[in-house]
Amino acid sequence: MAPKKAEELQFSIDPNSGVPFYKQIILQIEMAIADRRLKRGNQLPTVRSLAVDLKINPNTVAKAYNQLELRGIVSTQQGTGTFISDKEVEMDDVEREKILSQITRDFLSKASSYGFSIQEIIEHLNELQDRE
Amino acid sequence: MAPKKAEELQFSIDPNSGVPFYKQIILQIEMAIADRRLKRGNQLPTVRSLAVDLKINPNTVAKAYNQLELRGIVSTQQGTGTFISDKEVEMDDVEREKILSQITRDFLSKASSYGFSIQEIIEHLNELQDRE
DNA sequence: TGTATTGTACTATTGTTATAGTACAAACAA
DNA sequence: TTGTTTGTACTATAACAATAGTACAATACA
Repeated sequence: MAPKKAEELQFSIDPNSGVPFYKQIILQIEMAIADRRLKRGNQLPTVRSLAVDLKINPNTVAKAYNQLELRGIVSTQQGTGTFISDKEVEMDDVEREKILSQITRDFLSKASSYGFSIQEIIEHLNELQDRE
Repeated sequence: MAPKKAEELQFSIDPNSGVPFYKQIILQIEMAIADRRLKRGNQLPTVRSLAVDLKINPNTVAKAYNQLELRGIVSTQQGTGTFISDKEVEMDDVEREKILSQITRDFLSKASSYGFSIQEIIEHLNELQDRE
């Protein structure tokens, strides 16, 4: 267990992006897990405190947390808080490769609709990784 | 005049991004103009054909075109079509980078929910590129 | 035991987005 | 001329997103 607070995380909301607030929150939590800023057992901000922080409605934060819980990414205990759970994804290597190819193809075609080349994307990803 | 068709352009819609369809279309057109894939006089797809292509409602495409016309970026002649006008579309590197970041984050969070690491994704992309 | 904190569950309201469907108007071509 | 293609305009509907407000339930702590 690592019931550490995750207060060092800085959430932010862009009201002009067109992306729903609750999805922006989900995205930021997913990204934080992906690059290890959030680990198993870490506690997320309370719905009320994050709502105050982002100047949005507590219901909106709760909606984000609920969706993450449905997907098994966090677990919540009423009266205690919401915590990162340890979701294990089980897949055989063939299936994994297939899925990676599929979502990568989708991503590349989307990126090219905006005029981004695969070189540009690789550079961008490398930069992201070097920033650790 | 350059009344060329702009059929080589591949538009795409991501229904899961949270970004409204009409805004996705607007952004893709703006970026195509900014990096000269679309030039003055080029004809955009008709509202009906693009709607069929993207499997969305013609009204949604029309909404995107209308907003672009309000901003002077395209001009429409009823019975003829919608064309790129000669208004400058500014897209500095910062803005472009921001957009690349957003769609990349989208992709990474999806990938990480399947258990893929950034490292793995970069390797996969490198393989794809070497295969050219 | 209280008391504060946490998540949950409603209702109601507002604005945006996307859809279906219909009809009309302007340009063009045969 | 007639018919096709183009964009436009409108109504109505449904779903979603975010808000305010209120109340309740479970936990932790002093």
